[in-house]
Amino acid sequence: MSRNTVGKSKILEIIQSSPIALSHATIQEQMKGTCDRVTIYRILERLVKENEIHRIVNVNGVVNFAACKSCSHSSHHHDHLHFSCTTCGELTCFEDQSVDLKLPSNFIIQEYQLTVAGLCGKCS
Amino acid sequence: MSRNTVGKSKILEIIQSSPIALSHATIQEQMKGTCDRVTIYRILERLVKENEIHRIVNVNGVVNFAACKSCSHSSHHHDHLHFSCTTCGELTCFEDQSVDLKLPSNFIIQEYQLTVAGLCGKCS
DNA sequence: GTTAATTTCGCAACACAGTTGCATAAATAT
DNA sequence: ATATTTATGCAACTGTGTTGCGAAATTAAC
Repeated sequence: MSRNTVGKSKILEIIQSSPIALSHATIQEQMKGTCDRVTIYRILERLVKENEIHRIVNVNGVVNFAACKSCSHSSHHHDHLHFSCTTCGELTCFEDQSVDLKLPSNFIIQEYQLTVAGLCGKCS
Repeated sequence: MSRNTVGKSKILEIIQSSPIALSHATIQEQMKGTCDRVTIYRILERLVKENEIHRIVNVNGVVNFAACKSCSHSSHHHDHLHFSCTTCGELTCFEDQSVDLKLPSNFIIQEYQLTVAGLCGKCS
């Protein structure tokens, strides 16, 4: 079983108290040297596996993490939309926006990555 | 103005004759040492700017390139869906699948990145 | 409570995608 | 034919993410 360490709790708290998705680099900054770079990667990996957070690939290719709000631990649906601001870089989740897709029946969907980039409310 | 060089023509041809989107690494392979790594990056950049191809960030964070089929040189709409196969790695464009999004009015959309990952028709 | 088994951590080193600077080469304009 | 502009190749670098391994910390067993 996965253990609850100081680093893990702190990282989860940082992500949960953030209104936007955070990158590894940003989290590392907020950890202020408490944790090793690699440890942060591994903790994030664990938190994803335990369904505490979900990973979103930003339009710049960098992975961001956000807390799973509307997901219970059993049912996960990360098919919602993300908005990435090209000015301030903030990645926002629109958990109410789910998209219905009509793919050929032999295509099996495992993971969603629905992101739109542009200017967010603050920057427009 | 941008020039039409041997490398540029060859790369455009590789992308246009491919049914799936290609990464820099794959294109470099197909160029068989004709072109420097960096030159390929720069040619791809030029082709994107000239609206010959468009870039899609795959779920693994790697940028892929596909020819602009249904886009004229004046009107671009890259709001269509992409499917990334987790087994064979192929990135397919669904140019007929456009998604309607309902964002707050103060959000200005500049770029789309709508990708779904899973098993493609061949791998399912 | 002490010891053994697991898990996590930190460090070093690595892999890979992508970028920048600069001198040279090639293509276009004069 | 020469000057100007653009493109290329090479080297070096940045940033994100990964792997291996010994040490430290945590949990389980005795």
